[in-house]
Amino acid sequence: MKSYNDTTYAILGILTTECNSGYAIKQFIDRSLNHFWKISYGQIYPTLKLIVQEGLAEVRTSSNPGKPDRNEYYLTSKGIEALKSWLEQPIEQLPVERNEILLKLFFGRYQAREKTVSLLQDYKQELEGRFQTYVSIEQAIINHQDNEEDSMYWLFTLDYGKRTTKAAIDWCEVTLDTISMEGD
Amino acid sequence: MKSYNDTTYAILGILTTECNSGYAIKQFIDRSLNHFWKISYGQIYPTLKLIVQEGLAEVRTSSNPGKPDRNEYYLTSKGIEALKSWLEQPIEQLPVERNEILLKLFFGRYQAREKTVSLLQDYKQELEGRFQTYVSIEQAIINHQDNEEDSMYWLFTLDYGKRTTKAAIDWCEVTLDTISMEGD
DNA sequence: TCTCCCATGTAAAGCGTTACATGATTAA
DNA sequence: TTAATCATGTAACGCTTTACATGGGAGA
Repeated sequence: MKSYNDTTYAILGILTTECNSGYAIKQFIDRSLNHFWKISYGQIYPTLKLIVQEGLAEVRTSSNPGKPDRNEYYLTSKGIEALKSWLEQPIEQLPVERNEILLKLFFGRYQAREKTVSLLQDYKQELEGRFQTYVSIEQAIINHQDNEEDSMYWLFTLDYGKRTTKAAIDWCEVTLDTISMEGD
Repeated sequence: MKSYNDTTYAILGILTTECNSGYAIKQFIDRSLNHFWKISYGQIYPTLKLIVQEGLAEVRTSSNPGKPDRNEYYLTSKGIEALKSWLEQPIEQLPVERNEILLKLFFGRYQAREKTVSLLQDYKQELEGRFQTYVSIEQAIINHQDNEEDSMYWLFTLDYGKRTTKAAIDWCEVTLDTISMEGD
């Protein structure tokens, strides 16, 4: 079976939900999987075109009074098969997650101690904000359980975000302490 | 001051160490900062060319008997200033870390439970391997403290890797447990 | 002899973001 | 009237990987 990039599979996956237009897909991403995957319109529309070309979905244009026309996409059986076969493939290798903070910290000796400290403090604050975002999304999912079947999996991804973010926050604290002690 | 991409600053940073050729830079990256930043030759050589063009480094060709010629790069004061000014700039925004596992898990309801389980088990195993790699590098740094000034910062980055990886491993365990219980 | 290490580089292709272009409706 | 929301799309640019090209020396 022909293979595509992950972004294409992400869109195929979203097309299994009620989101079936480019615009709706973008909204879904920004609300639900923005914490581990984001896609811009510059990718969405060309990818939808590709998906139709490849016979993975069919497009129908719907007109709503008072609203612009929208192109609605519906997965074909071939599209569902493509999604399922991708889901089953094991991950080949853990990707390297680029981290600009670590890159700067790595060369920390070329910087005044207090600059490094404020770098880490800023980072910690950003992480705390991110953690709160995760908590909010989690609550939103728990509160209205429209889609019970999906919600367990969605909560798993949020738990991942919370745990790794928490670990990073802890690391900030420990590192800040260590730097301060060394400085004395 | 003119600004460049992070890869350029990473190379400027490495040029502060004894690594001063394209080949040596690549080795350094693969050994030392591969866990949060990687660069291919396809980037290194063109970037070195740019760095010289911009007057951030000077190049000298050295001939060693029995070895191919190597181009050695030395930072100019302008290069050091560029590095330092980049170090001081605060991070603008936390980037979204793409995670293929989470993307697959998000659409987990379209997959048999046992497939999801083995996906997570594979992932956990990869994470454990990664954790061990971090421990090994950490030991190597602690054992030969050639560069005491740098080593503290290098250990910080490894600690980050260990903590976040540990958090991800814990998450795998909890998630695997939850899935098994739900299945009964 | 063959493989590994040293060493430098280029070209093509893929992926992704950003900025731009268009235009209707609705609510403040 | 002004901003926000709905809605689709393209073009240019930037970053990165991969594959390719070259070639000498050392050790098994």
